[in-house]
Amino acid sequence: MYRIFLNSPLFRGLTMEELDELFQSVNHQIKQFRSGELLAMAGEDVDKAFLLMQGRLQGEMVDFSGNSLKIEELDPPQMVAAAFLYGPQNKFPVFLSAKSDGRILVIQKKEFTGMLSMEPRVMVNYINIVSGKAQFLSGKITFLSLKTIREKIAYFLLQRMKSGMNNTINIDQTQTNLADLFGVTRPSLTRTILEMEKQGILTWSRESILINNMKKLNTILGR
Amino acid sequence: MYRIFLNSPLFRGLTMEELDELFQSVNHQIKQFRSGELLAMAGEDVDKAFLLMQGRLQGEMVDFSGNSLKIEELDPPQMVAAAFLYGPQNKFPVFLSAKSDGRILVIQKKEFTGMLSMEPRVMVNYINIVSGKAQFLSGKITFLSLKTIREKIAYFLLQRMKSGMNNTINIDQTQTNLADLFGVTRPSLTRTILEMEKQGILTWSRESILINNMKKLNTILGR
DNA sequence: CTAAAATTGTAACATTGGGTACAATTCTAA
DNA sequence: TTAGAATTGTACCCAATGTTACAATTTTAG
Repeated sequence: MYRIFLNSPLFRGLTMEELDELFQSVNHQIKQFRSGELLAMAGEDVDKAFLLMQGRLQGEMVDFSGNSLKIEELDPPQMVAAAFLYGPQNKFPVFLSAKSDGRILVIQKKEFTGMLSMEPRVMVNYINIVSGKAQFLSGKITFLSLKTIREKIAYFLLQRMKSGMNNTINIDQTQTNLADLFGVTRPSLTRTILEMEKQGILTWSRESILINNMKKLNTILGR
Repeated sequence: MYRIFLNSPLFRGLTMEELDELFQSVNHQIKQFRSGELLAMAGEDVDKAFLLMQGRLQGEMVDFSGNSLKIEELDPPQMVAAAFLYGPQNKFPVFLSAKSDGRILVIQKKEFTGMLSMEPRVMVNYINIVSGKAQFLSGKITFLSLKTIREKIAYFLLQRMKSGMNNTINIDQTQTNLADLFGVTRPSLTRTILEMEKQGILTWSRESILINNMKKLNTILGR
């Protein structure tokens, strides 16, 4: 029954027995939902913890200016809106709807708090989750702060190179995808890539990118 | 001694006695620092909790592209890098240095974790802090996602109006300040404001802004 | 192998905003 | 009150990117 949570971010480290025991002492309910159902509206209070057990959810952030309403998908055994259960403005940041049938485990905030103080491992896990969100967003902001397309390319490539020792980067993204990720138009991205090629900074082929002049690439980011 | 923490975000809700008691059972040290001292480097592991007791710290994020290294200041009784003590990449995101003499309370992560599970109120407080950071960053991202200056102005004004019922917004910011906040140049901001005035959307005087056409203002954000 | 689809290359033009410089206005302190 | 400082208005030019449209190339499916 709760097996799905066995190695979930929130319960990692607990054995199956401990998990069962935990759920015996924590009030909760399991709710079924149908594909297409609207589970929560943006702005609605978050006073329950939602743990997805089965099915797929989708959060839509109506990101003004019409063009890009961001969609985030959620699969089991993820927790929904983890960073919005506590904190000064605990309201849903997105419209949450179901992409398929499924079921979700619901725990009242008070009970959830009790569970955290009862089981330190879960507490640490939860703090790790929320911290992770903050860190992710922090990185996102760094990226969003980059102003030119050149900078975004440079940052993206340098990130990808951290691990690999040689100066070839494998991506399985099309330029179209990348443009989308960067929030720029595809022709603009292509234009900039070609410029950088002309300047001898890199060679961009379909599957991989070869950095020819690391120094110049770094200079773009002012380092 | 620990009086400074009495109503701090982390310890709010505890009495002076409880606070004293808590610190008796939690290993910690108090470290003095001198003005100018470098307390932590960006990238360094965070394996201790730092609680500022006295003095002022400053975090500098070397925000590439040279021009804008962001500075965040920290005053007692704030916690340092709260969202980076846990989570997948617990490294300092900034260079941390002292702007004045002062002292800071240091708790090893392990001890800190113990304290959280020992005292549920502190645990909830800490989770509130980290969640708050995530929420703040999330809002920041929404703002950073706005592309044009018009959009930023519209968003800014609509935010400020939520509370007030009439269509006048008081700001005590100069355009110079605002331009800085928006990350745009001052003449560009002024230019856009004047455009919006010409289009009958608003009237911008030194102390306050009058919205003349709410509908148009909303349209800018695509709603 | 081949036609359709996807991806990438390219170009002309429009729009937005930065850089800079200076003028006009308003505020502030002596 | 008045000079200097701060703020706001304005103009010109330029760089970066978006918009649109279409061509060239590569991949994929049948």
